[in-house]
Amino acid sequence: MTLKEVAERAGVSIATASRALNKPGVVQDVTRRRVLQAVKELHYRPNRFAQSLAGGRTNALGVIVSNIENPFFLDILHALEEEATRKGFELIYENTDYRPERLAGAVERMLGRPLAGLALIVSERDDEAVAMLEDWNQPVVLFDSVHTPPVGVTIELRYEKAMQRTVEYLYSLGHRRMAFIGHHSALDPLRERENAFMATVSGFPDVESATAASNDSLAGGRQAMQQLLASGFDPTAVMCANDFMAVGVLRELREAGLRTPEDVSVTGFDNIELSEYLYPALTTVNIPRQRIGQLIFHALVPGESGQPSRRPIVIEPELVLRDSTAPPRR
Amino acid sequence: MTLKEVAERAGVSIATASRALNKPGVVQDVTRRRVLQAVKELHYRPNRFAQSLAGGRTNALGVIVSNIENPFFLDILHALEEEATRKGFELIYENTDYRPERLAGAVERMLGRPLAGLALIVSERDDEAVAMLEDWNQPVVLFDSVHTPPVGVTIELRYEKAMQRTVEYLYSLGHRRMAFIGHHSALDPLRERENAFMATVSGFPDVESATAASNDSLAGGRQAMQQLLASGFDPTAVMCANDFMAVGVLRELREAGLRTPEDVSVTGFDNIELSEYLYPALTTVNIPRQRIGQLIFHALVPGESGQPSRRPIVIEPELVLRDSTAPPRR
DNA sequence: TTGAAAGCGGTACCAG
DNA sequence: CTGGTACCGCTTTCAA
Repeated sequence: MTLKEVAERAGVSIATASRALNKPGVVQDVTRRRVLQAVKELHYRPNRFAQSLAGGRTNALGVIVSNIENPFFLDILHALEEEATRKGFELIYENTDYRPERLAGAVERMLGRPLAGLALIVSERDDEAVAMLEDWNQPVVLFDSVHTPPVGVTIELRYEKAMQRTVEYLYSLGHRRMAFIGHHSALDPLRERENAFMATVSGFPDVESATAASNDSLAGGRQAMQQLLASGFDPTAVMCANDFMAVGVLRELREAGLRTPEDVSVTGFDNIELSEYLYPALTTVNIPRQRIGQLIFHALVPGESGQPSRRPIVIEPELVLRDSTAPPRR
Repeated sequence: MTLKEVAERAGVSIATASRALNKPGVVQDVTRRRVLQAVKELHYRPNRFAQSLAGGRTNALGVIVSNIENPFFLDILHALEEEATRKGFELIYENTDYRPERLAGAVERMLGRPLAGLALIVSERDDEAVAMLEDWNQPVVLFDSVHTPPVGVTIELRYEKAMQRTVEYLYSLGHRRMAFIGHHSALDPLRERENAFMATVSGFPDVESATAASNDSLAGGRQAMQQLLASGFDPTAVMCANDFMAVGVLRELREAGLRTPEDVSVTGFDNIELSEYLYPALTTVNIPRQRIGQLIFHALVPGESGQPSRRPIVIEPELVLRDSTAPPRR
C-alpha cells in the first residue's frame, strides 16, 4: 500500500493525501475524511524510510552498550527507552560485548541511518569509531569515557572517590588483606577502577592487596574468585568492579566454604536492584542509572531549551552499606 | 555526503559509483579504485534508508518482548541478536511491559519500516496487533502464544506437563500445602500456568493450595510472597511462574524468618543463569532460551532451504533439581 | 564497462 | 484548500 493508491482511492492528489495525514486543519474536512477512509480500507501504513528520506527528519536515537546482560547497562538502556518512548522517539540499540571491532561496526551501522542522536554507553574505545563520530553532525553522548574525546557530551563517573571511600570503609572495619576483582583490565574505564583501588590501597602501608579478573558475567565473577583463592592470597575483603560479578563471587565463596561476611567481606559497584536481593544483601556503590538514562536523553534531545552544552556531566557515586561487609573475624 | 558527490569527485556517473561499491567485478578496476578513493576522502557513508527504498530489500528483523528486565526475555533476545548479527542481520527491538496497547503501538511502528521479519515474544495479546500482522507479507514468529493465531509460525511451551511434574515432585517430597506465585493472571500464557498448577493440584485431594500474583519483577515476587504470608495460608512449598520472581520470593521468606528449603521449598521456572547462583540454588524448570532464539531466527530467515513451514514448534521443558526444595520439616 | 533516467514512497514548495 | 512537481539518496534497467 502506498500513498498513491490511497490518493487514487480517495480521489485526491497524492499531495493532498499526504497533508490530510500530516497536517490536519489544512485540508477540508470532507476531503480529509475521504482520505482517512481510504487509509482504513487499504490498511495503508506509511513507509517510515520514505518519510525520513523525503522529510529529512528522524526521531530515532541510537544506543550502543558494552554488555546488555549486565543489569547496569540494561537499566540505563531501559530508562532511556522509557524516556524516549514517552517523548515519541524510537530507540535503536546494539551490543558490542566489549569488543572494539564490534564497536566500530556498530557505529558504522548506526551512522548509516538517519538518527537524531547517538549514545555510546561502552567501556571499550576505538579510534576508528571516534573518527566516524567526528564528522557526524548530530548529538553524541559518551558515557564512561575516561579521556574526553573531541566529540559529544560526556558523562563521567567519579570512580576514584567511590573506590577510595570503599577501601577506607573496609580499612576502618579492620580489613588488611583486600582484593579487587574486575574484568577487561585492558579497557580504560575498567583499568581506572583497578588503578583507583591500587592507589588507595597503597596509601595504607599495612594493607596487602591482590587483583584478579575475568569476564563481566556471573561466571566470570565466580572464576575470578576462584583464581584468587587458588593464588593463596586469602583476602578478608573482596571488592568487585560491579554487582553483577559480585554475584559470582558470593557463590564461589560459599562453594569454598567461606562465609560472607564473617570470613570474607564483599562489595559490589552499581547498586543494581538485584544487589539488595542477594544473600547476604550486597554492600555496594550506588550509580543512579535511571537518572543517567534521563540525562543521556536530554543531552541527545536538547528540547526547547536551546543548544546543548558540551560540558561533561559528572556523577558522584555513593557507598551503600548492607550485609555483605563486616569486621574480619580472623 | 551523498553518492552524487562521490561520483563527481571520482569523475564518474552516480550509477557507476553505485556499482563500484556494490558489484565489484562489473566495474573496471581503475574506475573502481577512483571511486573507493573518493569514498575515503569524503568519508562517504551510504544512507541505508535510501538503499532500502531504492533496492527494495532489508536485512532488519523486528523483535518485541514483554519485559526486557526479565532475564528470560533478555536471553532470548540476546541469542537472537547473536545469530542475527552473525548472519548480517540487524535487530530492532521494542519492549511492551506487558501492556496490550503498547503491543499494538510497537507492531504499528515495526510494520512502518521495511523489515525482513518480525518476532513477537510477548505474553499479552491484542486483536488490533494481530489484525495488522495478517495483511503483512513477511515472516512472523509468535512465541508463547496460547491460541494459535491465523498468522505466522508459533513456538509453544508445554507448560502443563512441566507444572505437573513439579507438583508431583513436591508431592513426592511430602508437601501438602502448596502455593503458586504468578503475575498478570489476566494474560493467557500466564493464566495457563496458573491453571495447570490448579488442575494438577486438584488431582491430589489431600493437597491444599493458594495463589498470589504481582508484577513480573524482583519486587513483585517479594510482594506476592508477602501477600501469601499475610493471608495466613502458610505453604510448605511455593512454585513461582518464573525464576525472576522467585528471587523476590526467596528474599521475602528470609525476611520473614523462614528458611529455604527447611521451612519452605521454592521452585522457579525458566532456569535463567542466575538461578544457579542464588542461595539456595533454585530448583526450576529449564527452558532452552538459546535454542529458542536460534529457532526464531531460522523461522524468520528461512535460509536457502526453501519456504518456511507454518507448523508450530513445540518445546518440552524439563525439571532441574537444586537446593531450594526438600521434604517439609513440618 | 559506463551513463542516462526511471523509479522507491513520501514531503513540501509553488501556483492556482 | 488543492494539484503539480521537484527532490531525498540510492538501485537498477536500458542503451550506448
